[in-house]
Amino acid sequence: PAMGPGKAALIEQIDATGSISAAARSMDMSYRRAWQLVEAINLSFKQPVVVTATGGKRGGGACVTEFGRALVAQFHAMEHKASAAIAGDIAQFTSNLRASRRK
Amino acid sequence: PAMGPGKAALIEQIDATGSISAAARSMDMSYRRAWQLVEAINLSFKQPVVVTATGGKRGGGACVTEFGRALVAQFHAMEHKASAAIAGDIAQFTSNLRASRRK
DNA sequence: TTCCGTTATATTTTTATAAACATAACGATC
DNA sequence: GATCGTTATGTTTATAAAAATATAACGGAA
Repeated sequence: PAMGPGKAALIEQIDATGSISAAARSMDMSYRRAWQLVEAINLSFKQPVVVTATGGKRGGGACVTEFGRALVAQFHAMEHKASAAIAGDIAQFTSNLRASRRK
Repeated sequence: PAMGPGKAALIEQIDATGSISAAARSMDMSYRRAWQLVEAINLSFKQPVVVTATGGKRGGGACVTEFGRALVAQFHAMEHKASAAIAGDIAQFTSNLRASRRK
């Protein structure tokens, strides 16, 4: 899928740190994986979500576009709306689940 | 996860056909996989969702419990509620997606 | 021109998941 | 007790996803 909790968190970390590699480190993720996720994200949407630069004083970096920020905000809004809409059902559903060993 | 669209559909087919193997055939799924899903489902919940019988005139079969039926119904209700709650966002979100080759 | 931290990409290895194949056990019926 | 379609389980193979490893390229700055 084009967006999910993991991708949203990655974008947020890129926004906070200014680079894909720093975001990856902060999430204990390989740079390669983070970069591939960024590529997939950018290919998924009509407009760029993360823009990158190579070389330079600090080696380069990455920025989240305003479009990207809006996208992540909307994703979280959807998470909350969906979660709220079924909170009652989830509570009852969960009460029927067996206590399981290993998450 | 304990429940999802695939598991819900499998339970419904078991209910409709009366056996795991017939349900698997109707879904173009291997019997082994279907059986493993049923096992996982039953282990996930405090009460049985599918009860089975071996041997006998027609070789045996499987039945969905009332609890299982209620579970599937609730799952579909949650699907609809969550979907309705974010339908507007989804429409806008989708409009930002690039037209992609391959599903 | 050498250094640095970053982006970008290729290649290999490992791991996990799914599929495929095979077979045993069950129990009513005949 | 032979037959039948099903449940139940073991074993192997194939496929895909993830991880690990390696290296090139970039472009400011010292």
